Amino acid sequence: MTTTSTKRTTKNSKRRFNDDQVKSLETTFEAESRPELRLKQNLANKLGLQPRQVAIWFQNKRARSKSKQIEHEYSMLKSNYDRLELQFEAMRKENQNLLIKVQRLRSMADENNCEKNKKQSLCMPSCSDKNKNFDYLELETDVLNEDKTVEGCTIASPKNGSSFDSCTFLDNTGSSPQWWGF
DNA sequence: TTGTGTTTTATTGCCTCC
DNA sequence: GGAGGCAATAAAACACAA
Repeated sequence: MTTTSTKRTTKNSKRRFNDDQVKSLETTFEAESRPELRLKQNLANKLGLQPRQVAIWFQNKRARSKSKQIEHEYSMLKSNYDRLELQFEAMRKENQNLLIKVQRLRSMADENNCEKNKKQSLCMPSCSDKNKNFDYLELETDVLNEDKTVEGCTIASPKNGSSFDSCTFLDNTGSSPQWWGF
């Protein structure tokens, strides 16, 4: 085994650990990421390194490991977010289509009612007639037009504008910085 | 070969724990 | 107060395209 770190050829020279050293350090790290002093000293003796070097290697390794873990967690969260975003968009479109259907049915019913009233010499329906015939439609559209609050996020209905999401978490318009864009 | 980006080793300064 | 950990950073070593 070639020891690269114990002899310094020039001032502040830095040598990478050889494959055997790294392999041994990696193996130990897998078993114990924060080894106690005695283990680090034994490892240093075995590998021909200074205990300080071994300690620093574990410190750096923990930092690298943590950063990789964060990267992994980020990609998981991102894919979950993307999936939810697609689901949300599909539901939003479905909701829009249903609202359009409700509007059409309502218009048809209005026309139908008008025809009936024409036969009775009254083009405009009376309030009582209207209530009698369309209560169910109004109830349905009221339900659809209500603003929804889901986990603190207001889902605005079309009557209040075209935006369905007032929550910045779901804002993907590009006008606000993406939370993952670091 | 060289410029540039990435990885690895090492240092520094601060914080926490005993 | 000393030991050890962590974050930030420096700097050497390495990889690689042009």
